[in-house]
Amino acid sequence: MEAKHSASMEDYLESILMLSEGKEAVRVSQMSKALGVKMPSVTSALTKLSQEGLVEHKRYGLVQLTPEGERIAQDVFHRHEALRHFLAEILNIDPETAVDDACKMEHTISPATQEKLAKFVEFVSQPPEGQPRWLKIFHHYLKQAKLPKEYVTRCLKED
Amino acid sequence: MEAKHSASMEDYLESILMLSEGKEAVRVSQMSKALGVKMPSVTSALTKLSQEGLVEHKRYGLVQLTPEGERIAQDVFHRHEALRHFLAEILNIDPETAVDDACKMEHTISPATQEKLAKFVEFVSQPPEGQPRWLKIFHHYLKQAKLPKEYVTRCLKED
DNA sequence: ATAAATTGTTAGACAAGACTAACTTTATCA
DNA sequence: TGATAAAGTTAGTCTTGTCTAACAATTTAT
Repeated sequence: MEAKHSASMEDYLESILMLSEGKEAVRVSQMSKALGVKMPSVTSALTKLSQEGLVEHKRYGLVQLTPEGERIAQDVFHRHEALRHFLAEILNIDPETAVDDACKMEHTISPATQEKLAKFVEFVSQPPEGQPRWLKIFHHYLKQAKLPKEYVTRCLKED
Repeated sequence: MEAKHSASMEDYLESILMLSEGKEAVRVSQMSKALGVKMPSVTSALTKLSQEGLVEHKRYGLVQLTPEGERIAQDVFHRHEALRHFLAEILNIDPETAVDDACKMEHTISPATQEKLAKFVEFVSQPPEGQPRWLKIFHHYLKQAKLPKEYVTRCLKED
């Protein structure tokens, strides 16, 4: 039941989802621009996805996800977001690189990893206000390559 | 100067590095088995890598990395290890899945991400003995989906 | 309402990377 | 030492996914 789809096909599905936010209509030209591929590549992908029942698309017409296609697109997007949040908020990677990396990694991450990554982000955002203390210390460590002395002594005491 | 290599070619290089641990010789058949591809695929890859000056290989002979090839293989391996450690030791993913995921992700991770991931692992292993307290709490959270009350109150106090 | 511009499709080429089948070289061993 | 097995290569096919060039439909604007 769960056919695996290529990174490329996942990208096409995801882009339809992204482009149809708000709007009812998605055009081949929009997808072409968004994905950085030429229109014939989009047409060809849509033909394939259409045969697999993942998109609705008639010649010269609009593009739409089927329920199954949307399910898959959402799944890709969730992987993307789990990664992006982790990279940006925890590893402190600049937002643009975080998005780029997430776009590449979103196709290879396993369900187990996705789930735990999401929980990790959740865990980090859980505390009442702002970032937990240890994360601030880590971000300091990223810049200084050494730990504040107080952290070390505190660990000695508590761990 | 820095030609980018495909995931596939990176895998061939990495496998040579792994298989030559200790041994002086790497055989086509070993690579074939290690990578799960047939021998003609290995031969074909070696021809390409040979032309790029990344491996030493004469017909029916042994396979060896050139200095440049080794540099690249090491780089791939470091990405692999940064990911594997993070997945296994921080996200608490089972070792086998961690390796599988690392193998897939190692080809798409950016230098910035690799570096920060490695620092994160380093940061976590830094404290004198064992895992930091917050990591233990996170691992507990993974199982329970809720935080121990003491963690919350402590955060309120300290953050 | 029709000419021009835009959008989309078709057809065909190409590159990467895998495979099978057939052949060649090297190694083994009786 | 020569027969056979194992290892490696070559040639050719296939799939995926991209592209360009040429054509067709649709939209826009005069």
